[in-house]
Amino acid sequence: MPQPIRNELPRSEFGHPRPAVTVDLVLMSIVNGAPAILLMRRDDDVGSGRWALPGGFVNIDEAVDATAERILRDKANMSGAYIEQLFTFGCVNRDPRMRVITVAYFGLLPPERFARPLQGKDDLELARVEVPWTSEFGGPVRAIGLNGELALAFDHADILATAILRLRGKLDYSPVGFALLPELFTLRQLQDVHEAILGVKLNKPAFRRRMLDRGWLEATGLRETGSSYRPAELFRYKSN
Amino acid sequence: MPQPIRNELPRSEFGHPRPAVTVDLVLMSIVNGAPAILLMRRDDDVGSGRWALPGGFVNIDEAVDATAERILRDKANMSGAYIEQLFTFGCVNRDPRMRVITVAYFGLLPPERFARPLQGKDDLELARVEVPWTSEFGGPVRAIGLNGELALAFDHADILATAILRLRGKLDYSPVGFALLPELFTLRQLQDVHEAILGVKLNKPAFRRRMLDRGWLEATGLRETGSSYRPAELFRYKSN
DNA sequence: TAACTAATACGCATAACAAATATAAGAGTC
DNA sequence: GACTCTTATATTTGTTATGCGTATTAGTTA
Repeated sequence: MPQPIRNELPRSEFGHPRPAVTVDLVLMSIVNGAPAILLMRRDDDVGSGRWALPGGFVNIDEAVDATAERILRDKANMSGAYIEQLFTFGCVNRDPRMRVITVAYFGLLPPERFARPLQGKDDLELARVEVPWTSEFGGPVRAIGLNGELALAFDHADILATAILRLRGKLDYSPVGFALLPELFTLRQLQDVHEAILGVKLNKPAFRRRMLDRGWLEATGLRETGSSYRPAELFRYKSN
Repeated sequence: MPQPIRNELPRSEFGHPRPAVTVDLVLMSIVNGAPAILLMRRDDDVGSGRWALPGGFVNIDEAVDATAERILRDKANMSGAYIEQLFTFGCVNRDPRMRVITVAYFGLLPPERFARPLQGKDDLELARVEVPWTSEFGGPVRAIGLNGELALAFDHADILATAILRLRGKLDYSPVGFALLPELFTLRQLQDVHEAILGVKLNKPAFRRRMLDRGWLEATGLRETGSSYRPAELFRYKSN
């Protein structure tokens, strides 16, 4: 591992100890009509038995955005997620071992992309997020795994709540929601995603009109198959 | 200066050199109908003659939010600003001297609060920000001082553009605009603030109605004085 | 009275909500 | 295979609410 800048570090490196900088990734999807996130079990000295967001240190020669990409690839075994910086958590006692400032990112993927990376890994779990509030101010959230609630490490519950808040705020005026769907999807699927994130039921014709008027949807002419009722039309996300 | 955690730093401290972490502050106001920010002239080895946002290193025992408060107090000689985290800039070559990750904050104050802190300090200037775009994607901005354009150090032009974008986005649905006004203000003053930030003219009755419907305004019954026309009513910001 | 700006009233366009209707497919029955 | 039932998509319609722009009125100074 090269350390090209190490020798040129100014006096402040030794006069002032530096906080460690990490990236934590809120890797989200919609599963069974509810938001879900990827958690890793910690079996180290500190958060033993607790569950944490995938994360890691920022290397000296690595952009923070690149750290987020690396964690997605190496820790979560995934790729191609929509990734966006969320917030930087800089309290003093976040981690009892040392001073750590973490730059939180959130990443969005359609649920079917989680199946393979989780296969055979019992230290990874896609936990349902229970959001008991609808306000714009947030509050604590709970992560529910296959065997009940998962205790979250550090301030990761706060990070999670911040991610939900941000997503709710952006959903209606930005196309982030499409990152949670496969390439082809029906309007009902899109509405399900919105309802799962917002935690409220939406009016169908109004939702349909709003989405079509945004200019984000491209009709494919194709229809869904296998349903025992009138098949819905398949759409594709069209940037611009 | 105490270094309580220094001796307990894990092996990674020596195996992996850490980036430095700073806070940069976009201290904003509205002056003569245009956004303005506080800039400091750099006379060090690097950005000599260039102008930079007030900023500084995050101490090892100091929350990042607290660093922002300290910079407001010690570098900008101000207090009581509305401060909010903006974005973290983590590219590798932001600063040619060393690897620096900066957490940018923006702070808002009414313009009259800048007069005293700037008195007699010729290394501080309240520069007008020229924003040549109206889109939601941004682009370069220019800082205009008393003697023409001020060359900005590092990536501070990007930070500035990000601040403008964020402010534009939040202005209509959050009460941030009130932080740019004195305690008592007229609806015209409030509209001027919005128009300056958004860079567009707004319809007066519609703006008035929107603001009153938000429930943010408390009518005082007082009137402005000194005007040679019908005096406008003075309002106060009412949270909730 | 003139000039100026604050504040309000009116009319129009747009969008949301709710209910009702038409549409397309599969499943079951005879 | 023809018919009906079921289900959810897709569309239509009418009502209500929201929001914007223009026009008008109100209030103060000179």
